[in-house]
Amino acid sequence: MTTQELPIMPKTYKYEKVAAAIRDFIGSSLSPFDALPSERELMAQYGVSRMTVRQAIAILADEGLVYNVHGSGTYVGSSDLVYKTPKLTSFSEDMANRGYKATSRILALSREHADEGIARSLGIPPGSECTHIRRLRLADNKPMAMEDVYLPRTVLDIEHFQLGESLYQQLSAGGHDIVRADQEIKAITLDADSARLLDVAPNAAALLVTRVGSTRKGHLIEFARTIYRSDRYTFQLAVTREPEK
Amino acid sequence: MTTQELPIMPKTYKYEKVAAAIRDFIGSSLSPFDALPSERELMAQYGVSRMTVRQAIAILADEGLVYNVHGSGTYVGSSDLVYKTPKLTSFSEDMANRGYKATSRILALSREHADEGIARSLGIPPGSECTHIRRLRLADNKPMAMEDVYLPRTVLDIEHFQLGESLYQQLSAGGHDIVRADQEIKAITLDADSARLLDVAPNAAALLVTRVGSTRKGHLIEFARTIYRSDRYTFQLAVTREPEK
DNA sequence: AAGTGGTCTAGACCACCGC
DNA sequence: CGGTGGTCTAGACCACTTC
Repeated sequence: MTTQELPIMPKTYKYEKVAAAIRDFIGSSLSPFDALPSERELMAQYGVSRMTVRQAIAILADEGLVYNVHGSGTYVGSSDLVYKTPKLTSFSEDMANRGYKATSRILALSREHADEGIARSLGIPPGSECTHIRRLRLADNKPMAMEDVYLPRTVLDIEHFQLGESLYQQLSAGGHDIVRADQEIKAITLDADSARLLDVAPNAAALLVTRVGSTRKGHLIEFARTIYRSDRYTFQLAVTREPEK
Repeated sequence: MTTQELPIMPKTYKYEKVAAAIRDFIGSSLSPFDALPSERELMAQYGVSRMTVRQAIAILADEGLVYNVHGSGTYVGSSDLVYKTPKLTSFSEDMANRGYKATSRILALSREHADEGIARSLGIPPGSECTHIRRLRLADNKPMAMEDVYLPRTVLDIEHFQLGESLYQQLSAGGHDIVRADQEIKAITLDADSARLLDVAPNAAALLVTRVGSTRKGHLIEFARTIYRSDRYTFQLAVTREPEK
């Protein structure tokens, strides 16, 4: 018997189907600023309850495809910008979204003791054993970023690390799903070594992204520092105003 | 008769009260990883329906205070990191959050014709008349950022701009509420002029944030470029993994 | 099997917009 | 004023976790 790779249907809910149907309807029949049918009409149209309609619309509103106006209606949003909230993605996914093909070169792989900063970030005692992975990240075979990742040895030991496979997939397989991360973005000036590795002029500016990844339960299991070439990489995000309280 | 400044109660809904009550309960009686009472229990406890409880919990989950596990329960999140999704805020608010007192110095205020890039970003014809505001942003009386803002003249004319007041408030008063913005963050090397203005060494690295602000309906009405001192300013955001489809 | 959160229904009333 | 989205109820069943 072979182990199948998730051949089963992932189960789609009504509100997902309704959201998809509305999305299609908008794409085929509506333009920006056009009003959608009212929620009551959509109920009848798709044969579902109002809450299901609202759940579907909430998905589309979250994407920025539509927007609600309280006493007035739901309207198609301006399609100029797809509303992108940044998501936690692997380097490969990120590059694919940007139209690049991602590859990596491992520069170092070692077992180390956590220094003060890493220990504090991960909430572990200083000196704890960690797995350290340093990789050069390439996009279309040209340097894009340099990344240092530190993981508690208890989470992933150096001996179990598979060079070819995605780190996040390996963590997931080990029961350590990283579902969220806190990032700090700053601008730095590259030192000579980093500049050479990234194939840019020394003293060039670069983006330094420091990331602490955590599990669903809030366990901090990944500390990463990634230096991106500023001539090839920019960080994009959409922000919204906090509704008035 | 004097015009009152919103003296009226903003109306609080049940789910807000329940959310506040649960938040207090967590603060006073629970620790990270502790389970909350089940939704059924909370219904009885606060005398509301299940949907209201769920709406309240959704707020707290959005803040990162709690997290849900499907067949298991709702738990208090690890409090190490307050879960901060970046919100669209004014410079003053942003600085206040960081513990600084914000001030500004207007460096230039003029009526200009939109160049190619600005016109494309705002979706207006090149050459359209724009109001241009250049400000030096100070935190605790020391330079923090330099900002250029461009607005279509139809949105805000230079003659109506009040120097002392918040730009966003003025726009809001004119019926042009900016409720969301798309930002691009990159690292740059400062030129001599900017470095002098920001009081840092020439060729220092800095964060360049380009922002396009839009109204609820998707009208693009603000183009801004802000250069932040990298030694004083970092950008923080939390990201989550896209749920599996 | 029991208990949890996730989905869904069929209603009701409230707050807001536009005429 | 009628129509809209926003809140809320009192149920039901489904999917999942835990034992």
